[in-house]
Amino acid sequence: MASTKRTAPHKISNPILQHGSVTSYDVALRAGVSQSAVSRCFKPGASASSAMRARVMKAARELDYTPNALARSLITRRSNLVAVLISNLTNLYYPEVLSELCQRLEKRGLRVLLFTLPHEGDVDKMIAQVWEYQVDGVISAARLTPQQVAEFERRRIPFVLYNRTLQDKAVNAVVCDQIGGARILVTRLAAAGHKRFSIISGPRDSVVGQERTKGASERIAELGLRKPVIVEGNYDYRSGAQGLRQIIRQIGRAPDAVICGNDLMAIGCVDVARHELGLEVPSKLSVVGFDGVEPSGWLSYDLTTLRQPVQMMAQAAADMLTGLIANPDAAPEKRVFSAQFVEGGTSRLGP
Amino acid sequence: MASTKRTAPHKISNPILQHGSVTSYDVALRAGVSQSAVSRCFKPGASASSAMRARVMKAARELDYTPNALARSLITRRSNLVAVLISNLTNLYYPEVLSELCQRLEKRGLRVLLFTLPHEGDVDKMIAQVWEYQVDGVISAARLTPQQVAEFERRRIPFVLYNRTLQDKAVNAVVCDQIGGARILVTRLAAAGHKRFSIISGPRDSVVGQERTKGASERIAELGLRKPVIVEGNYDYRSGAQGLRQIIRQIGRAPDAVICGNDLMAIGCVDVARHELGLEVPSKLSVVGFDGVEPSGWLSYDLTTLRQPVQMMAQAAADMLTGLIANPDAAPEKRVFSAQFVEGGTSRLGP
DNA sequence: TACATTTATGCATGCGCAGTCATTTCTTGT
DNA sequence: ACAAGAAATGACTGCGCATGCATAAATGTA
Repeated sequence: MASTKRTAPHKISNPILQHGSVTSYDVALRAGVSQSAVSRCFKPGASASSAMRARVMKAARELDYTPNALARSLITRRSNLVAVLISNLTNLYYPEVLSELCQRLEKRGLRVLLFTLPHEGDVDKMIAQVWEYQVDGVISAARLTPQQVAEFERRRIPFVLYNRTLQDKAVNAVVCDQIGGARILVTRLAAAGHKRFSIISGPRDSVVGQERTKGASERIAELGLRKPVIVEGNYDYRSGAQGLRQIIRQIGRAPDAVICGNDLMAIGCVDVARHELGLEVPSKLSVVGFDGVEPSGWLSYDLTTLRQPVQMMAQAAADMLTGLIANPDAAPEKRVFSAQFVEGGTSRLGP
Repeated sequence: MASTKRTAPHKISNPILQHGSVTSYDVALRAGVSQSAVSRCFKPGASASSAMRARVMKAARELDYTPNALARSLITRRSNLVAVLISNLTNLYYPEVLSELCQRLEKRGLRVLLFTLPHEGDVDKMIAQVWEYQVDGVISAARLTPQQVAEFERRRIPFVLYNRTLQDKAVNAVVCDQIGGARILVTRLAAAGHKRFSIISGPRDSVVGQERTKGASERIAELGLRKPVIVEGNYDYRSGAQGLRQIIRQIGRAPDAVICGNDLMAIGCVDVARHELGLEVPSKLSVVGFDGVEPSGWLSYDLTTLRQPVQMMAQAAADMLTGLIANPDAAPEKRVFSAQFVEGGTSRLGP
């Protein structure tokens, strides 16, 4: 029946797809060539006559053949899969990052395997899945323990941290200069006459949040201004709102300016000031944020903020990862971007 | 050297990981058992003595063995991969959906392979990648052509459409009753005395948008009110803002109420009314939206909207897909959820 | 025309694992 | 104590594909 003798007694293929199991053997059979030939026809740059290539492609089309990326990966040891780790997509900042990353990686032929890390729950178990799928690399925009990062290294899997670094270890990372940004914010506000600052910080375990708080506090101290009241938020709208209430309760009046750990909290802060406390923003209270998420530009807010160059950063992360995949032994690199100061209408700024 | 005779002359494994290539053979060797035994130890419910299981697990731990999901998939014909197709993550509504889907699917042991479809660009080529990765199923929250959907069927790949259906074909889908929701909006607004309606619709190729517009228009007609002016938006903030300007230019004055195809446009509409046109909302103009995204609840907006039960819908989609994977021949099912009317402060509603 | 190169093609093999089958070992009941 | 059944284990095969190697065909050179 089958003309070519084959080691594997492959079932005669049926043009009606079942289980999507049209293999390169089937195509080879139909085109009257060897399986290797089919494989080569699907590999750009492989040596194959145009006549054969045409015959093979025709057969492939007729049979609706699709190469099996999983089987291919088994041989080539390249899955073209990249794990993207993200904490919580509800943060508003991350969807933008994810979207950019996805686009950039796709352009390089890499697919995104998404891991949304739950705040509770076993993160390690999730990460184990990353290994199982033989991803070629990892981009993490999630909070990871140093142990977890060390695991990446031990497994020699290229990885890039997004907006995160480790203090005691050199890792590949794309970050934004939070400290510098925070200093600019304070400098500008102080120059415009703000004296009493408060801070609604990010959660304790957020390095980015720590840096923002640190940068702001330092600059405030440098300028000889009173030490700011700091309350802790968790990056969402509600905690920004709650943060302002707490500050006012704590110091008995409104500060001149509130520096919020991100835009979402700044928005919550503005809203509660205007709509609950009757505190005019910016005339009675200046509010600033970080990130430059889309809503920060909405007319109702027009937030003064530090916009992160998300597109450039995503591009850089994708570039860096592809570079690492090509050359895993490259020395760790940290690319630091500067945030862009956006003069919005939620703060009184000098001329 | 190697005590057990094996077909494959497997290289003696090295405890220092390279290429993450510790295989079940290595574990078997170390534990003094067969490779099959190792395989079985990693399969829950397989027959293995607890003594062996312990030895194997110990060896596996010592070698940092991780099963290769790709190789496993080759045999089992189950990749545990689900393709999630999403149009644009910047829509604000989709990140929430994606996040929920991801969580639910993960709970069922399924991994998410993310496909963000570019508006321009070759969607078909992207979808081809879906097949290559042998995904067990597809959830699509993206605009697909009927041909593309037909391709899913032809390949017999379980798929669930999220917030989308096909007119002429029964498909598995999780949707929200847009028409009913739109009718409620109009009914309530009309009852409160609104007479002249305008609509900022979704883009022409959005079925959801069409339905919302249709439901609203029909109800307006039924109530004997004047035919609404309809301008087309594309679901983003800017087009909501632009939409209102266009409406007012077109009819020379403000309508009583603007029904926006989604919350983002409604927010743009509110902002432009309040901050650019000096039109008080809701006293001079009522604005309503659809979706119930997070910012719709912010104090600055407090939007009147129809909240989609995203969590329930995501849960339903995940359930449906796992059901389909287990039993691919199940008859197509459409699960229709009702949106929840949220009485916000952007519209004058009766008592 | 003969020979050296280059190019094209097929054969065979194995990536890492799961599952089938045969064989061995351990339980039980009487 | 011994047979009959149950449980545990190992040898072997193949999932679908890419690739090294050998061979055949095509092309170039003297």
